[in-house]
Amino acid sequence: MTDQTLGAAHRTLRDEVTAELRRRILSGELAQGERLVEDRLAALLGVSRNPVRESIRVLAAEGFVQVVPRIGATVARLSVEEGEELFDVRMAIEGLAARLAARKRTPGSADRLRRVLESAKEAVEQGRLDDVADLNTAFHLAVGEAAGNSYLNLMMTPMLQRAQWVFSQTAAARGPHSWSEHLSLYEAIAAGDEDEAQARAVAHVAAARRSFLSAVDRAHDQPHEPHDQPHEPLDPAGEASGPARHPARGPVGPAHDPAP
Amino acid sequence: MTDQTLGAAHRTLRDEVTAELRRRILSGELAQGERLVEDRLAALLGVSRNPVRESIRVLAAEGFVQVVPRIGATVARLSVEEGEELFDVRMAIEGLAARLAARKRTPGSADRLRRVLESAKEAVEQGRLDDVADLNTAFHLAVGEAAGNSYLNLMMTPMLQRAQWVFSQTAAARGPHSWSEHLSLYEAIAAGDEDEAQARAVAHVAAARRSFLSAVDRAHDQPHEPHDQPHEPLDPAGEASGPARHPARGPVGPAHDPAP
DNA sequence: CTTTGGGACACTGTATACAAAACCTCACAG
DNA sequence: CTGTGAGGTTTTGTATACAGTGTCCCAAAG
Repeated sequence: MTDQTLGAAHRTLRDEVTAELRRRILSGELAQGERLVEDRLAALLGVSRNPVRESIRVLAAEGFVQVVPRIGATVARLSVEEGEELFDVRMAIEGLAARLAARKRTPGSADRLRRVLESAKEAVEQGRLDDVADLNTAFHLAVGEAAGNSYLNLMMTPMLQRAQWVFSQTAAARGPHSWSEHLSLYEAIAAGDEDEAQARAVAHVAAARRSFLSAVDRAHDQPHEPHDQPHEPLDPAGEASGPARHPARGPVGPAHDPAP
Repeated sequence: MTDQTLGAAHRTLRDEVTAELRRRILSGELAQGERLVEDRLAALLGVSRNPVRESIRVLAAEGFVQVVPRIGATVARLSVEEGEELFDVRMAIEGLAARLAARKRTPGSADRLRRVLESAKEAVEQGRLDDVADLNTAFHLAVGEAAGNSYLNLMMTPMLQRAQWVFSQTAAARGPHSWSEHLSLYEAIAAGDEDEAQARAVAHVAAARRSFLSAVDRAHDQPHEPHDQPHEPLDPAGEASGPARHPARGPVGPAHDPAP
């Protein structure tokens, strides 16, 4: 229910803006901590402020944006700790999803899983990396749908998008392991083996966690004292945070062109 | 992060409206499936449409409201199936929360849990039923906070509110069992016994599920053939759904006074 | 009596306008 | 040189206005 539009009968500006902002956050075009000025976004996307404001509320509820009243909205910051925390939640949720998917499997749901897997395989072979990431998320989401639990799905969609964000922000790639793990999870689900499905889903997420952690370690293998800082930022490019004492109200003058 | 206002430094109308609408939904003042007409709500609460609209987006992301573009927003409907589904998710999430709370317990977090328990005990003894429900939710939420996982908490807040909604809509009360189960969960957490804490949290939710199911059965112990209807409504009062073929656009004339 | 078409109404989607708060700059005093 | 306060600008919060779409009612034809 990502865009709150069920039938997608009519595509509203707010839904398009929400999707676009989310895309830019996931892709890193909008960096962590970056200020989201309503006027600027509205002008940038060619709409008025209202759709932008409503989008920001949705993204805040999903955890991609942080809103402070009277101050403004910023792209959320991902600390290493928060990145790691997500994996605990994923193991619980996706383990449940896999178990239920195995329990309630139908020919239709199994088909859909297989189709996503095949699309992902194609994308891997053709080297379309962005699509691989999207299809990875799509597979996990398809497991959630196969579980046939509407509230579970309501939670999983933003959770998986956040997971994708964590990975893209870490430059942590998951190589070919991910593929075979997906395949084996699919097989357990298709076989209706609940315990095995849950175990494989949990193992898969645990493996993803290891990839994440090693990517983080690799990133800053500076002398790293056992980090005293309560929240170590998880950033792809050098943060660029100049003086700016608050959430970062941008420079007043030019107001655009963040990197000369 | 329920109201997206972290420090609550400034209380915006949108936050107040969100809280008020959520309260009315949980209390049943706004019934399942009831139309949420922006103009009417705005007039009712003495604000303009904008805060109302933004609130509706937030409540939709939390799953309390369903939005169909160009048609309008309605209070979500809770089928018995959806009510039951929630318990599966809760067992996974709250089991994890209890485990983490036990692992990361501190004197401070244990204190807070105990304080909530004592407040709840008082409320029970004084027969303040609404407060009991709120404090019940507060205890579960406090376990989540003790777990020290920010994303887990982001999910738990709406989840627990939804759980409270399910119970209030079912007239399913949990009696004194709930209290002792909370106490025993607290003890496992305070003792730092992860396995036991998780087990007790899961058992507690499972017990809640049984209360829910028996309340549902009790409610309509009509001859109930093994319900063929895909979604059996979960409603407190008789649904009142007259003809109205769509989400229920109210009578055009008087425009208020839903129940003559 | 049922069905179909037109017109009126209600509501949402979007844009614009105004008020208030917060921030930044800069000057001035210590 | 550093702290502090006033003024102006930016930006959010809220309200109002307008356009388009969907729905309902009712009349007229079959």
